[in-house]
Amino acid sequence: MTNDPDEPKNNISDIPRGKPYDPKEVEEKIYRLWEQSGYFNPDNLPKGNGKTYTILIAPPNITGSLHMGHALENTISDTLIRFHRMRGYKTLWLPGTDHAGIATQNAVEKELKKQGLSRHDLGKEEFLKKIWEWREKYGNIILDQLKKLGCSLDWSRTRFTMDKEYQEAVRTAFEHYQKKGLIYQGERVVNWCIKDQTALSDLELEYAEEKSKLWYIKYPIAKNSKWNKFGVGASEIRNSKFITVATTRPETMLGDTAIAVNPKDERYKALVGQTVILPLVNREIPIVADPLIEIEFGTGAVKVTPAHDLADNEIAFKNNLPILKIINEVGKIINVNEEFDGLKISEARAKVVGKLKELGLIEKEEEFIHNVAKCYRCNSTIEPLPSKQWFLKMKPLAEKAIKAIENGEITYEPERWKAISLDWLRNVRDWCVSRQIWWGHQIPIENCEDTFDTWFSSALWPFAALGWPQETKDLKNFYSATVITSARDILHLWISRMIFSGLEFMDQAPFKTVIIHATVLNKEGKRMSKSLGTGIDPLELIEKYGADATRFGLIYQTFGGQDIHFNENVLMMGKKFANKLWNIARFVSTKTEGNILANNEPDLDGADEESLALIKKLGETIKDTTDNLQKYNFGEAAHVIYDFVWHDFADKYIEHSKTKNTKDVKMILVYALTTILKLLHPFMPFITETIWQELVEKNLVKEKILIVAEWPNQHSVL
RNA sequence: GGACGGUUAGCUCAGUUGGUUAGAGCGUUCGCUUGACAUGCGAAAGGUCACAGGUUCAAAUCCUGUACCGUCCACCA
Repeated sequence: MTNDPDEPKNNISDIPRGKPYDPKEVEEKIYRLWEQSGYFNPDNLPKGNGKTYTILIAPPNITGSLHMGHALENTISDTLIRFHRMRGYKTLWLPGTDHAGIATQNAVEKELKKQGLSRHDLGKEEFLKKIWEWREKYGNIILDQLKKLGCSLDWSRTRFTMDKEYQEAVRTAFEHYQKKGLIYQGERVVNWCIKDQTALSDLELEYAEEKSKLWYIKYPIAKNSKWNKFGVGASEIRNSKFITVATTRPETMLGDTAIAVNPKDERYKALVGQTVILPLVNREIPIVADPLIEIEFGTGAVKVTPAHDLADNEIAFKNNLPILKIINEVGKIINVNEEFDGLKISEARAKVVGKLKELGLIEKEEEFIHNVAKCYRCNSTIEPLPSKQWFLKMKPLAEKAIKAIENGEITYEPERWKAISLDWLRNVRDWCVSRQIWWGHQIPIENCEDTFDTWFSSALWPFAALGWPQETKDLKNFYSATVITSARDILHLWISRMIFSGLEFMDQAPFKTVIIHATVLNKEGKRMSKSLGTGIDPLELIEKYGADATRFGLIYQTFGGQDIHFNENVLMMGKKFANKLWNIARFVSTKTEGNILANNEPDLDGADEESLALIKKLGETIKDTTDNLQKYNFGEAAHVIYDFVWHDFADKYIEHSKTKNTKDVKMILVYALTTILKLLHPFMPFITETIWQELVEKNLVKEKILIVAEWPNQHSVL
């Protein structure tokens, strides 16, 4: 360098540089190489240790596209599958998609709507044909997206939860339950979605806070009133005594069959057993006592509408009250009188409030924030109403699941989800398994038009996907799975139901370990939501940073299910790391070209201090990576390798190697690099395989493909 | 209402059973064509570990309480 100020300073851009690693050039090619190798299919794997290792995928909905949750979940699964494949297990990760009843029906209906058609215009048969067409066209998009992520799924075994064999599984399962007397039909208050025209289970609801009003309504007490069943005029009202109730849904008073108060409530003790006249309809209904009623809330007295409220229904059951259905399946008033019948719920509410006001029976109105149940698919307000549905008795099934979880047959990772699962199973209610939608498995009962809850078929996935009820080889070899990775929001909806189903039909839990992974939140700590536009598309990230960097970035942040505040910086780190590795490989292969026998372990006799230190550290890294992966400490494992590669190998040893040209040093360089590629392969499969293939060409390694190369053993270097 | 998780550098997060000067990546500042890498190399600044008590020779770590953020369960009329 010169100090002459006139001498132009070297500009960085003038310096010839190596081309950075470009994932786009290699990822597709490498994925094809793997597919051609056949090693995604366990039947083609080398003999190995003779053990099998199965992971269950959560079959994505055919309506879906990959989101960050999928990306994390499947990265974790693929990391485990690749790790075990290299360790000599016959690994099976079976792909599939879920028919997703309501979601798919809605998606196709939406498309029809664009042409001004409804599903009723087409009729059931035509409509179902349309859905199948739609499924052919779009149903595999999400699986292709998993390929982009590098997931090593056995595509030859791909299943769909509505394919023929699967329908047989569903039928067999139902008939089994029926034979055991666990199926019954009942007229029960169910969660009814007026838009989708179907019943929903408790788990299919979401609650949203809505601003509403709390109306205080005065009901005249019969004994102390001039009221009678013919109604009253203004003078009678003045002379009456009342009991006041608070409600957010005044229109449901048309279906009231009682007033309830807490038995300990001194204010109302004398009134229990008396009757009131229900205004507007002038029915006489009793005042009953029930401990469910909170003394503090509202007036402490509650109107009881057993047909349209689950809690009220319980009170009615205990007190033998009649159940009067006044709202029908399309959300209109029925069974009241000419004045109200046929009105929509909102119209009825306005009319009831108006008339009560005229009569002077509204004591007051308060602003009130109310938690309203919504359909988890279409977000319409749920209307509880009595309906004939099919139920599965849960108690005997839940008991089996509870036992298996309690005795450790199934473990949870992190462990805290165990208690949460047990809690749900211990308090579970019977499962309403019938739905009134068209797209789904038919309930195999004569003249029954109903379909099954999608989760009924999903619950059978761990064995139905392997061919059950046929006694297939796959079922024998690959049931049950070692691991399932899942988001926590389907812990009960899916995981718990798979557990009791597996125990019931296979006499064995469907998996050993449940990994509940982090929820990927946005930077503000809020849930990513497609509808709110706050989601990040993982495919865009793959495009920008490469699949390896995306995977590594996600895994690098995965510590014990702790939620991830997603930050793109981490992916940049992953991308830089990939580039670093690329350059390390370039350096090593240039330096050692033609000099090294393939795959030889270095001879450490007479090795220098730096070499010994590196080899020692490498041994520790192998051990720590292996241990951490076995304990599902994904983040730690990624950190361990990252630190070794960058700071021990590149910063120290490669720099050291520049001062020495001995054969020993060269052998150690190759040995360390190949070991690193193996350790890193489950995390960053594309770049490691790409480099590996170059080493194969240069005759620096013996094993022809990294995906089934042997996982390094720390003892060989210690 | 019940349960659980979190709070550590400007940002996103590690910190295993309590034990020297609490770490990483990104960002910031300074220097750098160094045998692969400027997506790099070398250095530096930056922390009352949410708060208040307690246990201990010793606390980010264990205990109690408080505050705030978040999740799940229950659905309160």
